[in-house]
Amino acid sequence: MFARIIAATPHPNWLSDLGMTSRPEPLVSVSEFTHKKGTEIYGEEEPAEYVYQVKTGAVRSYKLLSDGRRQIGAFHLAGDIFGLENSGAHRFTAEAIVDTTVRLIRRQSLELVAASSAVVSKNLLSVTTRDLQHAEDHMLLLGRKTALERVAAFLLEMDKRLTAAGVMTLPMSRLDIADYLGIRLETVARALSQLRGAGVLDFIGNNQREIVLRDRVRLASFDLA
Amino acid sequence: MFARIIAATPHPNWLSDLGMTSRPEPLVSVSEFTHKKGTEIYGEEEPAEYVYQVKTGAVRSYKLLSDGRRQIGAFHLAGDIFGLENSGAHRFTAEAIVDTTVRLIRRQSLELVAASSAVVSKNLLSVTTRDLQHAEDHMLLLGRKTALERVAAFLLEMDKRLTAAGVMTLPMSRLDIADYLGIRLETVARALSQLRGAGVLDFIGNNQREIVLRDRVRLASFDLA
DNA sequence: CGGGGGCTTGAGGCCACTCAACGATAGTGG
DNA sequence: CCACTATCGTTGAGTGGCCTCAAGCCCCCG
Repeated sequence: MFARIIAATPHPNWLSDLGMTSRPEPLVSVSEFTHKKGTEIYGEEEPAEYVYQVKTGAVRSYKLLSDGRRQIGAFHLAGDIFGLENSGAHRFTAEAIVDTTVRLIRRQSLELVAASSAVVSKNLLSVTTRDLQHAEDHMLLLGRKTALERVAAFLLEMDKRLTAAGVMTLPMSRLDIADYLGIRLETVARALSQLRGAGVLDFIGNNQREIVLRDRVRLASFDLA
Repeated sequence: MFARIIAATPHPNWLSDLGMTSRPEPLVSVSEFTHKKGTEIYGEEEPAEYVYQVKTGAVRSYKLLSDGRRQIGAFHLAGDIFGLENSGAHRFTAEAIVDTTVRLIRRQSLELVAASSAVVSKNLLSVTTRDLQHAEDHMLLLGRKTALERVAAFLLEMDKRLTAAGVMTLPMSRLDIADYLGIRLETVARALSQLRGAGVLDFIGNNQREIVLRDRVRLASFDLA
């Protein structure tokens, strides 16, 4: 599965994200791997051998119903850690949305370090808590918000995470957004058109995935606290 | 707030749930408190001073939108631990659904023990992971399932958790169920009627909260894997 | 016995879904 | 370089599942 290991040099960022800042950790080796657009990184129910961090690119984590309905639980962007499982198996399928390079580390070696380092185990809890918090907020969105509110919330979330130079470049398709927000892709398109018509945002150039937010305050008023 | 501390004797179950089985733990003291039906245990955004476990009764955890829409994230039944926050503040409001007795422990003292005990900190992670898993499954339900599927899934979940002698006694109202499933209470009632008409379940006596499942297999076929 | 809360059921309306057509863009191969 | 094709996004028209509003029942409780 991990046929080509692009690089096997330990990466400081990875370690610092888990709280192992100063000392060199001989037990932990970090590798890198690049997944092509649209390919699976791991599948739901698969044994969780690795923990991942996005170096470049974007990843979607989702669950499927037996008839094909899909719910995306999270998008993972540069810097995000994903695939961290306490039980032994992955609970989502993870796919590269675009060509994506990930850092990876054996779950086993991470647990080994965590067992002896209070700092590391505390950071594992911290990462899990962040995921939990996001899931809890998303339950509120999925259970109680209107389509327009969902799209507005999505734009604000992405704005915080990937806006550079005033422009937000979405890596994911309308279908991905729809399956994240629990609505249909046509509904996403209609909501975006409505927000564009209201002067809240604009598309840049000929690519519909480049968005500039003209009025974040008014956009926020379409969502609710 | 905790005016009457009913009992201050450490309870073995609480400790064992967090992995402190054998040794006496002088740092941790467990108290009990009883909340009357409908009263708040803690509010969203409040500093998290205690961690709780349901001894008897039932609790709902929910978030509100500013216009009053409510999303219940979880029901906590006998034995369940809730209110465990890694950050310092509660992310839900918790209310007693019926008269409820909880065991409680200071968050601070728990963290103190966790810092020195790998077993305890591992169990904190384990509890958090269980919550995360539930939230992830619930996102799929809220984002992608039909009303009938949601109610079927709810009945199967509750069946696992509180069926005694073939009868399931729901502590929560139709409105609570609706706000848990992201639908309206009328829709819950209609789905239950439909399932009753299909012979999958029956109400017992004159109380509509006592339900007996006549055909779990067929009920499961209304939900989806 | 009157009042209120919880539940069910009916009738009508609306928001999001379904189905469909169309335009634009990127990638492919002749 | 230019069809050719596939993919993605937008928009329109009509449908339907769930929501809204309302009435009525049952049971508990004062």
